[in-house]
Amino acid sequence: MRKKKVQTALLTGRTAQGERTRQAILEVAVHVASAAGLEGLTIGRLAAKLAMSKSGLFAHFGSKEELQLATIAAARSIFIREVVHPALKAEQGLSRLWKLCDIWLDYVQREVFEGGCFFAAAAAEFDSRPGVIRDRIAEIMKEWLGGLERSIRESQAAGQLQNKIAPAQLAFEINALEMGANWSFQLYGDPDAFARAREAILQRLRSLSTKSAPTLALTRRGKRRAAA
Amino acid sequence: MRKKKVQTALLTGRTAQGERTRQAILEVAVHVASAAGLEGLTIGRLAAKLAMSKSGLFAHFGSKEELQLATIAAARSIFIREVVHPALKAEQGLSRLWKLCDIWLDYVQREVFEGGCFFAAAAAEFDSRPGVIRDRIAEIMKEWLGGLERSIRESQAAGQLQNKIAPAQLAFEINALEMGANWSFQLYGDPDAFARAREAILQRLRSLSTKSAPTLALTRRGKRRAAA
DNA sequence: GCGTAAAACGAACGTTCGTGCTATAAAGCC
DNA sequence: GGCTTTATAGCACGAACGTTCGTTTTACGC
Repeated sequence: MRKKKVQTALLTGRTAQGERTRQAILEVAVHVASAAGLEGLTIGRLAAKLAMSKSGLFAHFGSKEELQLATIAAARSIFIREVVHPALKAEQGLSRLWKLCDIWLDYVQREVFEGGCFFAAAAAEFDSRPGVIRDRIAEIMKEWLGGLERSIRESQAAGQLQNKIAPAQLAFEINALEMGANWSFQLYGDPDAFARAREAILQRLRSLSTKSAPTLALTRRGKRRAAA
Repeated sequence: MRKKKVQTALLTGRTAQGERTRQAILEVAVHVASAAGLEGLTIGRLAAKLAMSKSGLFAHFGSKEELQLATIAAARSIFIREVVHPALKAEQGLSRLWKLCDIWLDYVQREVFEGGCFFAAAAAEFDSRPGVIRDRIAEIMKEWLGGLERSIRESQAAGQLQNKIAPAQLAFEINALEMGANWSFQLYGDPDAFARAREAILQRLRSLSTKSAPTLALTRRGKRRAAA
């Protein structure tokens, strides 16, 4: 039962070079996984796509599961950078809530990930497979739903949104419409899906807003794309 | 280039016994596929679960793709039996439209398929993989969306639903909310998801119905489950 | 109940999967 | 510049995949 000799990058400190390679791997992994799934993300194919050896790539993670977890973490960072942070620039309340929805749809349409929403794909893939991966995905999706809920509560606290709607209920509806657009776009390549989701969400938000609510409207983004 | 001797069930006529086995295989396949995915549906595991040999099972289909297509066809039959036919018992118009939604949610909640809606799972799995499988899934989903649309148009023609809403738009919204409930139930096991979807759909339908529309309400089904 | 055709089997094929070893090349510190 | 640590490669493994083959068992029409 002797300790094994420390040999891989994984078990030791990291070097600038090692970290660079790792990032390069994850950048590709994230796109492959969003399209082919976290299971379809095979080490061999990933290595080939990066022109490196299986074992060399493997050493950075130590196991497939660790690679998957690292890929999920990388995808989460991208999501935060591309969706969450931009939306936080809108002022708290209904404006921000709408911006969260609007930018999310744009994030799918812009194909930030090749296979649409990374987490929608991963959730569908792992929802029947208990384990660390599934738990992590569920956690991240809860973060997102929680963020929506908070923004809804803030809108209510600001007197811009009626109190009769339960935040969890509205968050569910918004999320469902967003995922519906993602689903429709992935399966049919139908870009109208985004306009439909925007229309549905806008209609719902307007029907629930108060007289002191800001005016919600399609952004340049939404309109330009709807016109196409 | 002589013709091979005819040897497999696939290439020859079928016997009662062969057909029975085939059905038994598909009955299991449909559940495995809904949970593990159409790719996770491996011939070896399926054979083990049925206590038969890989080759014996394989001979019924001739290829994995054929097995997948047969599984999809079997799932479609079950869906029609469990959702479409029951809903057609309601009278045409808004009642039927609501019943379509209600029964669909029930079909997921009753776990007609182990992994939730078979087609939602299959669509997510194959949406980035062009081929026969993907095409067939897309076709079947179009059937369903088309059915919703038709029911919406019938409701409008009967003067029960306002004309200002485009049928495709409402069908999109309903489908999204349903899939959202399925998604939430699969990932979190949260049974409240169904109540939320019912509430959202009911709210939407009521907001769009005319004075001559029938009263829509939660059925025994919906209420009992919401109370739990 | 016999003869034939269908159904099921067991073993093996070539791949690809994830994962170990061991050796070499590169990087980073003193 | 030499030494240690890290990064990558090469090779092999056992398992599982879909598929094929030849054989054996079972079902069914006459």
